[in-house]
Amino acid sequence: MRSGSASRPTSRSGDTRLALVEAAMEVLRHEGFSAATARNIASRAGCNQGLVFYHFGSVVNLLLAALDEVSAQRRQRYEQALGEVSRPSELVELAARIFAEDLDTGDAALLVEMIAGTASTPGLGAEVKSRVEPWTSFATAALEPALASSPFAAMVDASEVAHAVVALYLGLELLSHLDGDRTQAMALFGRARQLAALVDVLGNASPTTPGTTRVERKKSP
Amino acid sequence: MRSGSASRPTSRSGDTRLALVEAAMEVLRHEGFSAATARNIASRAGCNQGLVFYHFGSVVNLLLAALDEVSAQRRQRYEQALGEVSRPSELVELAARIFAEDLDTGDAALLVEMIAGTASTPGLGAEVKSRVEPWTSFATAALEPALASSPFAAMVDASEVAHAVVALYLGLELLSHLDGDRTQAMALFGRARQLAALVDVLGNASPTTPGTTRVERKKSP
DNA sequence: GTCTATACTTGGATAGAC
DNA sequence: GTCTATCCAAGTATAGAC
Repeated sequence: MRSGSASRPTSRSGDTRLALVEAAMEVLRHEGFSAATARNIASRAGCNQGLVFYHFGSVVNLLLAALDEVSAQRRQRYEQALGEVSRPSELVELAARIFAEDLDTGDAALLVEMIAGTASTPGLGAEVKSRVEPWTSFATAALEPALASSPFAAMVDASEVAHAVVALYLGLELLSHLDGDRTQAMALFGRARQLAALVDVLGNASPTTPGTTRVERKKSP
Repeated sequence: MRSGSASRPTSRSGDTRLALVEAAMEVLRHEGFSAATARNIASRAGCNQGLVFYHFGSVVNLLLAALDEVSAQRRQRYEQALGEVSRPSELVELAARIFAEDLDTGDAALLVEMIAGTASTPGLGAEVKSRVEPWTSFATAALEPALASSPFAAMVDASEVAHAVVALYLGLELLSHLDGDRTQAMALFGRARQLAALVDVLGNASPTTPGTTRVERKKSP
């Protein structure tokens, strides 16, 4: 988080801005949109409330900077993880792992709170919208190859499924947060993985990955 | 609660409470959780701000009363509509119609805002949770017969699917609200209806409804 | 039951000293 | 760049007149 060197060449000057962004992320994650006030965030960042306006002009701008930061982080994480995936069931497994991550860190909550917050703040909607679009298009790109090698290729559009997946992501976050419990959400991924395993087999009829055509059976204890 | 029969029975005495609940619903629907203040709601109800506390004790209690009211309304609507449904594809069609309704009225937004608002208000979570549970259990009850007559009966649990459906409902509201446009969400229902039509045919192989075994084809203009 | 008035708190935002 | 101090608007909540 802090600058790498133990010495502080430029003192603590530069990183107050960063501390504010981190604090804003924390507040959005754990206290929600309507608790994201300049005073609350600044106190968590250990600095003065006026610095929010010095560095960002307004509270909303700070929140958007926080959203930018977490979006960039998640994007990078997703892309790195996607590289290790080939079969549909692996994609579902990856989605489950990443979703669990985002639930635990609160990043999913942050996104939900920002979207929900657009209702109360005029003009915020457009800003958040442009920041959510990359998530959806990334989901589309991730789904495209898996769908192409599936029997549903002719039936469904990748962008359509991606839209549903993002919606499910957001909705499951809302419910899991409400329950204080993610087991129901994760059970769903387990079921999805079972179904995707079927698609694995059907998809392997195509010549894309001829070496992995073995049928996977339910594991027995 | 209502004034005694000595004074005028049709005076505007009793319905201020109701006006506040209606106003709270409107504010939650169109301005979101963090705009749901006593002053804002009371001004929309055309009465004084202090009456919020006289009638409900606190703002949060008023918001919960609004959630109760809209939950009761929707529950009634859902149950009435569900009576006219038999086949899976009809169930999807009904879901699409009702979801579009809830998007337009803002009832879906109200629910999302209340859930998202729990993050900022200690103690609100438990209250909202107990009010969301009926929605999920109702969805389970609605799905059970449709799933029982489908080839997925042995594969998936109705309550599991219901959880996913509610999550999808909430997530699609978030995205539609953000886009200011519900076409993407409704396109999804169209696709779901196509898939459900297949289940119709497969389900009719069972002897439950032997008279309706005709395959439905895509309508031609 | 409803209003006015008020007490008190919190929040956004700016000015000016350092 | 950061802090103190301050202004002003808006929030919750209560007291008391009618």
